[in-house]
Amino acid sequence: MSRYDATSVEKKWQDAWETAGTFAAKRDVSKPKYYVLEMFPYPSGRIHMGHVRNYTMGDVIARYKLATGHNVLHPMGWDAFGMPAENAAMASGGHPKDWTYQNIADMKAQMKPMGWSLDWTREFATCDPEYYGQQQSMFIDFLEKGLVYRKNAVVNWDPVDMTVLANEQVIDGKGWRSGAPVERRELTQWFFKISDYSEELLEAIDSLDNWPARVKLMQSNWIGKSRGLQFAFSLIDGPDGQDRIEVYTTRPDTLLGASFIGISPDHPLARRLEIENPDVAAFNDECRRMGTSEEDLEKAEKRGLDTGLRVRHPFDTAWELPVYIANFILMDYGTGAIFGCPAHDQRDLDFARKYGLPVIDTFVAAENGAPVETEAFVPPKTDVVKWVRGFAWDENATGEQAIDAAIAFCESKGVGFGVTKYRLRDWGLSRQRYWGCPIPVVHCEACGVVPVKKESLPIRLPDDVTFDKPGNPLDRHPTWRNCTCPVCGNPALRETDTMDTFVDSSWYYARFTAPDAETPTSLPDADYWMNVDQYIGGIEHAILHLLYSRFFARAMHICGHLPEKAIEPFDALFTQGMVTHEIYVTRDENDRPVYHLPEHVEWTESGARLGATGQPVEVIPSAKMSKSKKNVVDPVNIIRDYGADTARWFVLSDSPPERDVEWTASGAEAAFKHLSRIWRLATDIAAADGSGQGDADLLRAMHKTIHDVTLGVESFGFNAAIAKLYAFTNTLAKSTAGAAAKRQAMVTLAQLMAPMTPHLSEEIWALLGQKGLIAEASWPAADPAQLVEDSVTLPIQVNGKRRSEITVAKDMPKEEVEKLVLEDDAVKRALEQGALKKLIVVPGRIVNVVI
RNA sequence: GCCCGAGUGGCGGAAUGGUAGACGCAGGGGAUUCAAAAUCCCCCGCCUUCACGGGUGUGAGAGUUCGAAUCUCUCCUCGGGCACCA
Repeated sequence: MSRYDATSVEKKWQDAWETAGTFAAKRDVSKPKYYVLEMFPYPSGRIHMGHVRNYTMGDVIARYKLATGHNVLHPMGWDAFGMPAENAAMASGGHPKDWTYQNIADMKAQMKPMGWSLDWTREFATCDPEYYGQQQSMFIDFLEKGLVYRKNAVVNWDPVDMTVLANEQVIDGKGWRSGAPVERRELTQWFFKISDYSEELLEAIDSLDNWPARVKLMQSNWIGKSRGLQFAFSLIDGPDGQDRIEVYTTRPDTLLGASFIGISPDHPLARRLEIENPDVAAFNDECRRMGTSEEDLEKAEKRGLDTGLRVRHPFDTAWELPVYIANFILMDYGTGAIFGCPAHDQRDLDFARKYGLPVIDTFVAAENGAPVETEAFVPPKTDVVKWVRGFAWDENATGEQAIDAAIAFCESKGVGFGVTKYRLRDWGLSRQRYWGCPIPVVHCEACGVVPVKKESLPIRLPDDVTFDKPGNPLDRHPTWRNCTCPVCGNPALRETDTMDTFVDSSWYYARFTAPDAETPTSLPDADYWMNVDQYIGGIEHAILHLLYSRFFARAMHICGHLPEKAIEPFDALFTQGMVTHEIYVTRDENDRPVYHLPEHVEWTESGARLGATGQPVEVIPSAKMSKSKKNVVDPVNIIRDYGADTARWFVLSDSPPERDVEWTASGAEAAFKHLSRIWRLATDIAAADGSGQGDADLLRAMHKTIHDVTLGVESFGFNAAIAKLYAFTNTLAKSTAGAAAKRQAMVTLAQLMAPMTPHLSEEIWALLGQKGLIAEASWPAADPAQLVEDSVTLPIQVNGKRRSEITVAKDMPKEEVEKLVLEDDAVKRALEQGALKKLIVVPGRIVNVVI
């Protein structure tokens, strides 16, 4: 018996596929096309189990589609711009470009042995000038179409390092390197007008039939359409004659429960007041020291400052309300000002209690309604409530009815107007960093902000930069920054902001259809290959990446780079669960966390310790594997010890694909043993001859397995499909059938396993004398006649509890089943305890005797 | 804080209104072996029973149903996202 040597076998078949060009995609209108895409990786330098899981799932689909007669496109590339490359350059010298391309080479070398059916001829990295030059070209197109503009926006500013920080780099309000308290600073930045498409992006969600419902729900909520009332409070004695504060509210029905006005610290009025009021200036300063993320604002203690200003209530001009500056109000949403109704909003209630403001009920529960004390009364808008301070509707009405009536009433009185607003904000794409796609504009004193000419693209990143000083090296680059104006030819300054890396990943799927085109896309290729038939990636991209891609595809269509059918670029989406792992952490002298790789941690009787120093390690429960937390596991070791097929089989078998999987070492050994067993079984069968008993049973089981596995693969039930393959392997191993039947069963088993364990399957295919490559063979078909069972076992329940069972012909009429059931001993015994109330027979399923 | 998910034996999980625990891991027993490894066979939720069987059981609590892991509501725990991590 020959031993299965994964390393040499796998290399052999990978070479065979490459020689045959099995996975190089070419346009071919004679076959249905199938574009399968997994989210491309960031080139960290090492592949991890998350990649293995993601790309193996896509590979199963790609190989299955190839076997079912499709022309498959299955490309791979690199999401190669981003902060880690600059961080590496700062930490250890070197250049982001060298670091990135070296990582790509390293990672590709780790990916190749996995045997994924990728078309490497289409590979590109987003940091290739050929790619980002086309992106710059599209930026100029977008500019012409009015899809890009500039406005002020706040960033996290590290006053010691004099640099802009990402949210991730702000830890407890302090810069991650300097430890200095972070400030909010306003900069002029570039934005995509995604908000113009709020309604369209929202409506089109309905057409995404093959997207997970939860992703669609998350996107809907993110876009956040709301109907409300916009109106103004008149301001008493405002500065510079300012006489009104514009407010947007989704609950105009609670207008008579207002007790204060809140404005954002960034509101123009707040900014005006801080000029001469030191208290306001101090308070605003403090607010500006908070992080810029919504999470930071929402989690922070709700605080406010009474400006001393008062406004009049629109329905009662004698009623004056105080104006507070409040730290939880976003300038970016609505008008940057709200009215607070403490009785019906918990945040407003907390605020009112803290500052001694009145709590005015506008409605109470329809039955036993009591005034609000410590908890705001916030029933669903569809509940009928009893109105105690309503206007323009009945005493008993739902929130929805009251809101509609309030808007109509206010409009009729000339107090504001109904408006629809969206939570979705424009996409800020400016980054004050080097390692990104340069924004192709120049700043000219005479001509203003002007795009560069397309013939001078790509605007390449200069190579001669250093990272010994914080901040953006482009800002201080002597020759790169200075240029001439493309309009007037006078000296001008290049834009030094680069693009958000989400821009890079918002159109790579389109570029894969023609990676060498002289324009961003080639329409005949885009038309043939688009849309992506199956997109696969992590749930963590449910909102931003996918929403930005949907917007970008529309913008590309407007500029003629994609056909109209591609404005929703992903026909089907599958969000795989993440691979998680425990996190190991110690603290440095400043009590900041220091993370450690699992391979550096040892388990002793007294707990987890660092292998090198014996220092105790705090173990944090499993979370998403991430480079920054170092809770990553290296699949290269599994490939080395067991081979790629084992790694592939293992990541597919252990968990349902949409769910998180915690990485464990034990499964790998089991997968390897099973594949070895199949190889032994195949060699035994190859050597056997003669006839036996039970051929029909074996073939029946085989057809059932074809059916189940096909269904499993098509519905992303990979773990369930693998369980069926285990079961069929057991059946085959125990079968006493003749050699011919066993060979047929073994060949079929190899084919059904081929999308998952392609190398082993090729080896078995060849061993059993099949012609050509299994990768190019047609998927086996289940014979429907073999799937029909002639008899069925029905469980018999008594009052919902299983008590017995009967085996009957599949098509036995209900009446006969009932007769048999009543003769059953367990049923007879039960009937002695009480009279028969009901007899439920679900044909082919179950019988329930109700007593 | 807000939005979205998930929770089933010792462990990963199966079952999407119809026999809860398929399949795998770990564990126990046996065969083979001088012995071991490897391999093969059997057992395996918990309580109770010599056994047959009975009771109980899908994070907690309620509800709908002849029947609920599955549907509804409330709560708890864990995870993802929150616009400059990718």
